[in-house]
Amino acid sequence: MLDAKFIRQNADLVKAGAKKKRVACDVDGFIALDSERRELGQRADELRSVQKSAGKDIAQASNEERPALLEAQKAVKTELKALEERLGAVETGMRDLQLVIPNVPADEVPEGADDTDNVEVRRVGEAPSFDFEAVDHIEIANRQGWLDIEAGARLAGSRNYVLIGDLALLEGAVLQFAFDHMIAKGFVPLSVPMLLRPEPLYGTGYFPGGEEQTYRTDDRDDLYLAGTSEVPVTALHADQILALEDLPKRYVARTTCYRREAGTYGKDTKGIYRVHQFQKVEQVILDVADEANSIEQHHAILRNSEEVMQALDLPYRVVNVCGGDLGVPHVQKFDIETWMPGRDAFGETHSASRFYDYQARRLGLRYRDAEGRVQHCHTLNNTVAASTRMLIALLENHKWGDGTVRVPEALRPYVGGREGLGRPVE
RNA sequence: GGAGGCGUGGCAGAGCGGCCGAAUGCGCCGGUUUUGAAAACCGGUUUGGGGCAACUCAACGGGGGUUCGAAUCCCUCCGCCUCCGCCA
Repeated sequence: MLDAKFIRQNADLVKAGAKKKRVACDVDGFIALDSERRELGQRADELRSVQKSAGKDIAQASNEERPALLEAQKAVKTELKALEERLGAVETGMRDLQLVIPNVPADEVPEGADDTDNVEVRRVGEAPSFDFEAVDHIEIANRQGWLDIEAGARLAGSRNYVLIGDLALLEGAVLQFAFDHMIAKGFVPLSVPMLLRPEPLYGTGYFPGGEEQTYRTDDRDDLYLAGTSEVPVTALHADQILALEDLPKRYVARTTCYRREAGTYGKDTKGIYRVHQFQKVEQVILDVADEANSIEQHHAILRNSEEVMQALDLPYRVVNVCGGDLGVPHVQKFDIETWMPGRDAFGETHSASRFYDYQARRLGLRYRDAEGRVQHCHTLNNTVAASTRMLIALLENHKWGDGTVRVPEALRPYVGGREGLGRPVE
């Protein structure tokens, strides 16, 4: 969330940012509550001060004077209690409004309502041309007996799948390659829980708002299945004050991800493009509160993932995500969209996000700067590889006419040195 | 799942319902001393809100209650530890 003082002093900027993001929120209402809060707070402070010193007098008073003092204290107590009740209500109201006031998008974020307004930054690699029948990942996988979507549905409902044989192998290969790539860059590998308490989801900005997209256990546990390891990893140091020399924290996590995909009926129903469960390698950076540094880190995490795509010979483009397609906590986001011949289009495979201190403030994630002041960290994250969409891209871009699939050189060590997967068909 | 114990500042560890935002030790920062370092000695060292400031208020796992007054008493939730049971 944004700092209350910042909102107060930059109301127009905050409103313009919300408008650019197409987010409805009540900035004026928040500011009104904030000023009421300060007024009530000051009065309450005074009353408590009176109560405190009067209490000390009572302790030392003689038996004759004590009843009168007690009587006066009761009046203070009554007034204070009423005041605190109002203050509590005001603070709750503020909190509710503050949680949905979005972060201010960067000037470089394009205007626009949805993903069709995202702006292409660059294209890398050539879309392959085939001199044989163009088939999509479903067809390729089915010919090799690699994919069973019906079995996925029987086991777990729609948007589930079973990978079999070489495709299951390829999934492991691409994830391990991505993991190793980040570890070689000095990122610390993590294995983290994905069944989470609500706090990390609020802290990273998924809640409020994302509840419908998130699986929840029943009220015996009140835990949530996160859609990305960004949530537990960014929240790893919540409520801590890190030492300056511990920053930046650079983490890479490999986890399963769970998404309800509510409200997407009929969208991307074929194949494994939009599914409830997949595997993902994610990079997360926690660093000092310095905008220029954050921008630099943003480019670095984008570059890390582009290196993976280039090593896998996959054609992609980078888009600058427009205001209307940005999330509440984001300052700016670059997506990598990978060419998917079966869709005859680019499909989103990566999201590189920069938040400044928006998540850190919600999380209580802080550090002590060189002057000894406590500051909120800046946070960033990017996908390194998400299993299902990478598999689509690998199958569809690297297919051969005989039904087999080429393994890019970088992945060969992970599949026992093989250059191709599957056996020739027809 | 059953029984019991415990949650205090970076760590360890005191704390009678008012004199406790909190003893003491360690650590850390600054100073004295020293050629330099160590040791010793002196001083400083939680976080958050409000205020230009002096300053003030809040917080002793979270929430609620009792009381004129709660770190201290009661309830509840969360977490940790020990023992028993069950299980990957």
